[in-house]
Amino acid sequence: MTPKPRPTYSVIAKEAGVSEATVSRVLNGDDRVDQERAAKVLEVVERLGYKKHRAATALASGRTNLIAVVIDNDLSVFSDPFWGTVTSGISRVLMENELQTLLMVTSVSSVDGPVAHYLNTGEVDGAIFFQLHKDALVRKLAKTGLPIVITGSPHAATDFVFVDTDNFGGGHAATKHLINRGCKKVAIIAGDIETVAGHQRLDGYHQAYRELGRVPAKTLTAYGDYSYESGKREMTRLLNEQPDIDGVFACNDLMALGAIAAIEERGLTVPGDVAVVGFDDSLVAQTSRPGLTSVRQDIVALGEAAAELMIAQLRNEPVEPRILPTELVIRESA
Amino acid sequence: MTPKPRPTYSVIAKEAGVSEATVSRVLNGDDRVDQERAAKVLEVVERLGYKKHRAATALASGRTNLIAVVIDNDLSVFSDPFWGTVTSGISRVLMENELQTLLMVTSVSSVDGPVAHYLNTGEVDGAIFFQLHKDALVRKLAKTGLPIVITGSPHAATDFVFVDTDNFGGGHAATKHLINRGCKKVAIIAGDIETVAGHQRLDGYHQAYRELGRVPAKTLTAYGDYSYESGKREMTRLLNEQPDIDGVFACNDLMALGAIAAIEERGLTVPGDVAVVGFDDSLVAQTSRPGLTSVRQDIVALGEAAAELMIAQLRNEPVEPRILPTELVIRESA
DNA sequence: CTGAAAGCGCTTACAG
DNA sequence: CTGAAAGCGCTTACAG
Repeated sequence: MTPKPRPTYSVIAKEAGVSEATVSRVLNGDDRVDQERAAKVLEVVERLGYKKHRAATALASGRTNLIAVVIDNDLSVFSDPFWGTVTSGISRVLMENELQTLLMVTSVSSVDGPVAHYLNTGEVDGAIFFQLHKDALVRKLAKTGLPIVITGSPHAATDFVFVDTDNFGGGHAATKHLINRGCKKVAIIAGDIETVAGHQRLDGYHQAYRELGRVPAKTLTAYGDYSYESGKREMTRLLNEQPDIDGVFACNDLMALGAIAAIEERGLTVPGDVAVVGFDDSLVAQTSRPGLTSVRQDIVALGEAAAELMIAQLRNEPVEPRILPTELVIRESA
Repeated sequence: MTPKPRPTYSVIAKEAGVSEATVSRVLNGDDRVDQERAAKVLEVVERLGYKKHRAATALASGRTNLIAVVIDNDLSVFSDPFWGTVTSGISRVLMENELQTLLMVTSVSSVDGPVAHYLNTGEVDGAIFFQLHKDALVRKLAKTGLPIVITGSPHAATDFVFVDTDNFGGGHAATKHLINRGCKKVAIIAGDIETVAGHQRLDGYHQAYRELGRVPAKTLTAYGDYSYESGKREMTRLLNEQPDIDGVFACNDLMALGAIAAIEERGLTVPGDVAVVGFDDSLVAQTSRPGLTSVRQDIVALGEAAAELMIAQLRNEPVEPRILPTELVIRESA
């Protein structure tokens, strides 16, 4: 009923007829070990199904093989599938590289909280953060030399390593698509402009207009909060004020569905009277009727990229921020 | 630029004028320490912001304070928000209890794979599994005495500790609701009957009929695979064969939406001609039109319960499986 | 290329 | 109630 005692170096060393130091060298890929003895050690290791004891290794080496994935409680962790999806991508890649994922769902706000302390003191080899409303903690950690990757673009210009979706390109493509299909007056329902992602999607919208030598009227920009209700509310308002709007780019799918509801309630049709494009290509985009044309981001790839950048840092390889491309998925709504 | 050196027992002991053994006792809540000396130690610990070194603690004590959350790669980890939501609930509760979450997204199929070995050798204090198509690995681990919690009911009658949603009750409530609103012929689009959850929802449907002293015709039971397409396909078939069906319980929201699409394509209305109830109360249920009446399960609570059962086991407290209640959320579709 | 030995930072009998 | 000491299972200069 008790766990079978696991073998240790002392056992391996004895069986292989070498010292524990040699076992250690073999297992750590130190090349100055005699081929034959190394082979013998590996044979024993294999036969006994030996795996290093994590705590002992960590204590002796100072490396933990643990990467923290820090998710802010304030984020919509509980409702938004995004975080879970990214995290599973991260975890899979880390595991493939003998690293493990320590998941921390907690408040990131305080610079001196338990998480701060925890990450600050060599308990993990690196930390991957989601988003960054307040980056004081991350700044502080970065100063200690802890390898860090941000998922989502950091606020200002920084030298943080980050991965993000090409929000600008996505916003641009969405708007361009509406213009190309003949829309004369394209509105946007922006999300939280305080976030980099929200801002970039709006910028993409502007850029698409700019390429036509035009500037969209300020009144064509509405501000929602990524909820269905806000999309519906803002679309209703937009149409009240400007009934000739014939296209709208909503900065996420939920707002897009809200917008469609508002449009149809008014007796107008989608895409006949008003074409609608969303962002995320989430499940709701695929199952709504009319099917929602939406900007797809590869969320799993985002997690994988984050893990890869972390691994590169641990290897002291040069790392560049990574912006992943989006893809416009065309359905019925535009 | 390097992490500031963290204090150790030796520092604390010196500052507090006691031995390291005493520091250890104080920090581990050993009550046979002089009040004043204990207070002094705690003061120093507080002042220095001291936290125990995880690896050292683990190596010396044999306890890791790490709980593995094992998610099978085969599961729809990447598309289904369910797992991420449960996991964040687990993680939060564990953190509040000084435990940490080691996330393992991997293949659980092999009894001898790396995960098996890993969990088998004292690297974690416990493991929380999701679902259980093949429970050979879990059985083996349980034999070693590793505390285990299953999220989702295990296949057969076992003594595994598990938490699950009341799938039977949910299926019963959904069907009952359809009957109560006057439906004469209620069909069911079941999900994967191989899973306990799928089977229980179907059982709940039967029970609701049984309470009326009736037995639903076999032909009223269709089998989908939880996808939108399967819901649409099966609903179309059901209506072809039995045009007088006036109610349907789809065992998840996606199939329910598919069913609605099939019904409307036929020129019928929801709920006028056919009332529809789904299961999950997911985002798509809230944003679809007509709004989908659906059985809500509290997914965060599921994670929290799993964590609580794990903690109880670690404390050697008696634990009972936990079945969480569902709630029927009524919208337009039924 | 190899081994003996010290050390990583805790915990825990043991003796008092 | 308290401390000295051994030990957890590895890694890593150091000396050869």
